[in-house]
Amino acid sequence: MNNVFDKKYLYLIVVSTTNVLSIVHYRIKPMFLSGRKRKFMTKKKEDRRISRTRRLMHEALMTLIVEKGYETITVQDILDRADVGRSTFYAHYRDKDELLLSSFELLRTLFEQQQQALFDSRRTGKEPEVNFVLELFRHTGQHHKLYKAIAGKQSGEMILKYLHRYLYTMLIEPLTELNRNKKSPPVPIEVTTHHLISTLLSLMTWWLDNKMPYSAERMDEIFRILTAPAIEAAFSRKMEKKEYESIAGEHPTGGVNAFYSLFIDSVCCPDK
Amino acid sequence: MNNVFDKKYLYLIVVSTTNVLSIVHYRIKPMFLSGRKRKFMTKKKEDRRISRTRRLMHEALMTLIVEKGYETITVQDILDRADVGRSTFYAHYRDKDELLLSSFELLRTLFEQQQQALFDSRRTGKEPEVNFVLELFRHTGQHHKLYKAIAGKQSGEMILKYLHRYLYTMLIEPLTELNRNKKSPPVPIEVTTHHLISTLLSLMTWWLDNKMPYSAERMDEIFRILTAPAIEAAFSRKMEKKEYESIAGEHPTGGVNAFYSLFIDSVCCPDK
DNA sequence: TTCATTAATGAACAATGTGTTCGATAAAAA
DNA sequence: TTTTTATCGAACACATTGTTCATTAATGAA
Repeated sequence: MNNVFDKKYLYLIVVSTTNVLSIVHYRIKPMFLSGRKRKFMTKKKEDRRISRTRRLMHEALMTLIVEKGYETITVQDILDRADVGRSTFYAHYRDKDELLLSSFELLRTLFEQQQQALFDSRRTGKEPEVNFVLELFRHTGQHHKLYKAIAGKQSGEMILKYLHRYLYTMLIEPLTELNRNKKSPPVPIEVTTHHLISTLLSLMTWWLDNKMPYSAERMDEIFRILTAPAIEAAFSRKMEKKEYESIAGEHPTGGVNAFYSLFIDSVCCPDK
Repeated sequence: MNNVFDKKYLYLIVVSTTNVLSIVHYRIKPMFLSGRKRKFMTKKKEDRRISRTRRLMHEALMTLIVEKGYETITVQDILDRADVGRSTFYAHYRDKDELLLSSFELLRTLFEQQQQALFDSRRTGKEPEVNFVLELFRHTGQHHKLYKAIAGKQSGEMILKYLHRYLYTMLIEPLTELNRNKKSPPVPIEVTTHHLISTLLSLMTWWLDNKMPYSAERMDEIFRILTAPAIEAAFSRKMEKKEYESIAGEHPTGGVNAFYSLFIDSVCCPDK
């Protein structure tokens, strides 16, 4: 704590041979900070001002996304809405994208915690039945304004990519695991995984961009019809409907709707 | 022709009560031009300078896309490469995007002509067998540099959307037609069409982004395995392989590789 | 409460990019 | 040749980004 190299500010004392000329309070540029601290300081509580500022900017971004779409938002918009100084913004995030990703990182952490809790609870209680695709469509329908803003036509490529990557890393491992003891599938597992996620996201954006002409239940059904063969391909055999459902509802995908729940309900939904 | 309202320039004669003070050669702003002309002037040959300038800018854009990706290109880059004045650029296109789309519009016209020729030739000769998906993958593989630049990870969302829209309008009509006399399919035909195209494009980008680990033939096979059920769904019944192929190779999709041929070979390929 | 440390402020600044304007010049078409 | 049109190019206004730094205020630890 008293290590000089952990300080973020220092005093420069300017002297001549006879006098102290001045004392300057100087902020050390972040690039010169060691940075090792972060690992050991997870438990140290954050400065109130920091969390307050970050929360304000986060909220501002979310409401602005709904209002005018991510792409057209300028940093200045965020500053005005959050009522935060320009230099403050850049003290926290390199740019607009980093702010957005930071929000998602936050949510990911929350989601993983929730998922862990769910996973733990299964060991004692009975298995919860969750059809995550259906729940995802339902939730999207209920909060289509925000979803459309972040995943619709004119915005959100970045978020879609992020989601894609995220779902991929979540799915690839268990799917590979399930496939381990079987003969090599007709379609490589990575391709199947990629395809499943692409299909889900493309159905979702189609739905949003076309004013949601079908119910969430119907969309879920459509998803099943269109992807059943991909899943067959992944597992080298036909699957009974029940079996498919058990996979779709299983860990770790089962909690993805929880991810969206967190995103929508507790963090940023302005039309509620 | 002698209609004053067709002129693009006019002379302003500035006078006082006693003198002619000056004569100004004034260019009428495009927004005030009637614009009706275009329809009737398709046959009128274009000013050499116009086609030359457009060609230069078009070529500049294409080589730059390969070099550094669409997103990072500035208008100035294009001007430098094409050796064209700034105001000239804006006299032709509103912005960078419009230039890009204009290239595609141009290609679409060429493609449609070629398609028409192909269609006509069928009436007399025998049916050509074309598997457009396979040809597409092959061509992509051969010219992956350009394809990756325009459709890969870090760029080309816009082009993918354009391609999507384009393929959609090409496919939706014949697919609907094929479905007319059958009972209503389990999946709406618009959704199926959208899904087929999404799958093709997402497989394509995956392939490009992952250094093309499989052969074009394999990718074509994968595409079939993954989408066979979607096509089943569209036609409410199982399809024999032969039947599927005949649809995939049929008008109007059969010529899509020609579209890519034109794009790659005759217009813009710098690494050839 | 005190005080060392740290965060926020805000105005100024450089840098980059966009799209427009207009007089002058050159090229094309009639 | 004459009329019409396209190009040039430099200047301009404007928007946006990201940085800098002296000043002020908040925070938390002792």
